Amino acid sequence: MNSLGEKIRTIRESKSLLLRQVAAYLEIDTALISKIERGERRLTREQVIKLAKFYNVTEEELLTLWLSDKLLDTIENDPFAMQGLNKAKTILKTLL
Amino acid sequence: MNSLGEKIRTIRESKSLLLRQVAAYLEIDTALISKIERGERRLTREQVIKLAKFYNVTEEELLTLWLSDKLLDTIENDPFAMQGLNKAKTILKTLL
DNA sequence: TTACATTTGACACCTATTGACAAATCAAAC
DNA sequence: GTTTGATTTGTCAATAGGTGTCAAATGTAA
Repeated sequence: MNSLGEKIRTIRESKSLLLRQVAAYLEIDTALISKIERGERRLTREQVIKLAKFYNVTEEELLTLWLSDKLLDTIENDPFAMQGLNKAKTILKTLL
Repeated sequence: MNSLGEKIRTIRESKSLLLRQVAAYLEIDTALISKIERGERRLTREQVIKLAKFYNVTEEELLTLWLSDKLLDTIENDPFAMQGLNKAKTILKTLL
């Protein structure tokens, strides 16, 4: 699952920015942002926040996708993925 | 968050089993199962399955708690935790 | 071709996880 | 109150995973 990668590629292309330019802004290698957009690697939380500024979208929009990707990575193809998600949600509610 | 640890401690105590006995069954050090029950460490997926057999409960019951703990670890105290969970759930539904 | 953008693969470095082991603490029985 | 066994704590080793670089390969358009 790579919702964030697809999203940031779409945004970058809509702004006609090069990987090189985004990489420079994030101060990472161009190869890395390429891998990130294709889902081979993940951004750090701080990089997501930086990108939100750069692309002028809300942190919430990108961080929500970033978290969702991480969660889906965690439960991969587990047959009890949905039960685990529901249980986590129930517990999280009690913590808020 | 340590739902599984609390659950397996409760089950173990209800059966009057010693940490030593559970550790022997799982073929790990007693200190490790102690830490696991108190949430300092995590079981591997295979160990959860073994424990379900040993304790005669369903794999689903323990694996759901195990996944939930992992998910809650992943999102920690993120302000967008709930949004991320909801997005992950939405995406997971489309995959089933 | 040439020039530039992107992708791929290999590797280094750092952090997190899983485990063992030894020592410390706790709890009951004696 | 000492002894015995259970549990916990702290430290270290081995391994796995994540983040990054670099060089080479591939794609693309003039």
